[in-house]
Amino acid sequence: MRYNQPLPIATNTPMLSFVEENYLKAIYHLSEAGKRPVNTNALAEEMKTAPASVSDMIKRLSEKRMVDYQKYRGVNISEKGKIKALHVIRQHRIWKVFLVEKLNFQWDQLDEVAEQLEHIKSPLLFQRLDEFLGFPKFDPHGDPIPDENGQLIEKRKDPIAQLPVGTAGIVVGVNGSSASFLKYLDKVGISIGTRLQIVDRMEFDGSVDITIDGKKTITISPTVAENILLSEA
Amino acid sequence: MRYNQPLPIATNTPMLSFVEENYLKAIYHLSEAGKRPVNTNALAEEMKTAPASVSDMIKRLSEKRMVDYQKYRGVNISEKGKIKALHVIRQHRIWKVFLVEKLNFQWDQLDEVAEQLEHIKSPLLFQRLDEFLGFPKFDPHGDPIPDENGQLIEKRKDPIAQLPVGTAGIVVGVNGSSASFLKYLDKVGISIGTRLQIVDRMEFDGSVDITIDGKKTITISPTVAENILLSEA
DNA sequence: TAAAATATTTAGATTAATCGAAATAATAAT
DNA sequence: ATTATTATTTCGATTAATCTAAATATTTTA
Ligand SMILES: [Mn+2]
Ligand SMILES: [Mn+2]
Ligand SMILES: [Mn+2]
Ligand SMILES: [Mn+2]
Repeated sequence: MRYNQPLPIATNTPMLSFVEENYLKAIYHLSEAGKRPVNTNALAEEMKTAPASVSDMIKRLSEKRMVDYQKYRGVNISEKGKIKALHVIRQHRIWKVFLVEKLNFQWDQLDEVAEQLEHIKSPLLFQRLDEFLGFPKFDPHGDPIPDENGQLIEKRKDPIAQLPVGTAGIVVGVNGSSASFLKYLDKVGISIGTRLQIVDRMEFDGSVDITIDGKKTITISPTVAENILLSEA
Repeated sequence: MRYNQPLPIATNTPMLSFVEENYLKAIYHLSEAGKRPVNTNALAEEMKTAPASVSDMIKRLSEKRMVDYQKYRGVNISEKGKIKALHVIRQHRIWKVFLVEKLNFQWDQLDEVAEQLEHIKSPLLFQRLDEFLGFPKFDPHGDPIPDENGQLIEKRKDPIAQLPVGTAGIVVGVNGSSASFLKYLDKVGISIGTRLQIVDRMEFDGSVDITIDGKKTITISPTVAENILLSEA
């Protein structure tokens, strides 16, 4: 029985520690998927560590070819690093689906647990979990779940407020997550996956009539329309 | 967003690292629930580390009052340590139930993943998971799951070979877990939870006739009878 | 373009977890 | 009761991850 921490698993991508995985994920996000370099201080703030610690860690990740780095120039995620980051992000989002759909977690309780679960090393576990959840494509916040190869099906998601009358779509997320807003959504019967159609828009204030799942039609305020995200289904 | 490892949670029992949790669990098991002291070398073998590392770790656990320790005298788990160990064991076994019941894991794939999952820090997660699984009392190997307070409902489990003719019971586990044995059980339709009745025993070799779920009756070899564990239902 | 401000890296420590080798204690054998 | 064997601990190192303070580089501003 192997009790201790670092289980060697795959070796094409070297095994990373939890901490390294967290850094990579942060670099991926702060760089907007690798589009721009990330500053030491920005990373330090995101990771809540001292800039000196970030310098050390960046060197380590650079030796492992997870990032490209020239000092004082900021850090860029590498291809290998991106794949690894997307793996962790995939696992993070799959767990979130599980926590919400199966364990009825509130949206604000998700991250603390998903931050831990995302680091479990077991390809089999994630295959099975994915299957158990019906191969979800989006997490409960409407963020897309990368596939096993790190492919992101970036489906656009737009607030109702910005879509023309007549548009139908699936709710894939919300902006913000105040308890009262979520309670409201719950009350009117809207959740992730709900199909909505925009049937009218009041010009004078921007409030919108929507049909929920083809059944009932309600009017939502411009604020609500701004905060419900639809994907063009 | 808190990315990094040691999340401070409850503080009556101090937060332990994964490694410390694994040591405590090993001490608990090797001491047979605290009945006898555990030798340094035995622990080193169980943990697959050098005895020198064990000496170090024992001192650490002793400072945290998780064990009682006098050098050269072996280590005894403390009350606090026992509670902590039972928490980890609870979480380990709950995850195993999940992996088997929900994700269709094979028995031999369980430990590697459960060894990781057992260290997730989130009381809410385990409450919900427990509920989701219907508050199971035994794990897939038939081992009892301690409750939140560390109480173990020790139900006896006996091999078929040691039970009298006429006894009925639930399969709560098996001894060993060779792939071929598990395949055999699968073939004849026996798994955890299956109800068996002992209908006859051949005196000359100890093979046994059993009725499976009140449906079909088969004959099992003395070896098989030795390795299927029943609980008096 | 030189000084000031800001960003980043280096230097030097610390803590957890590990190891091998050497020292020491406990136990078993003669 | 010595001696030999075995078990355990101590010693001194190593690696990952962190920190503070000091040094250095870059960028901004005057
Ligand atoms: Mn350094
Ligand atoms: Mn994380
Ligand atoms: Mn030491
Ligand atoms: Mn473990």
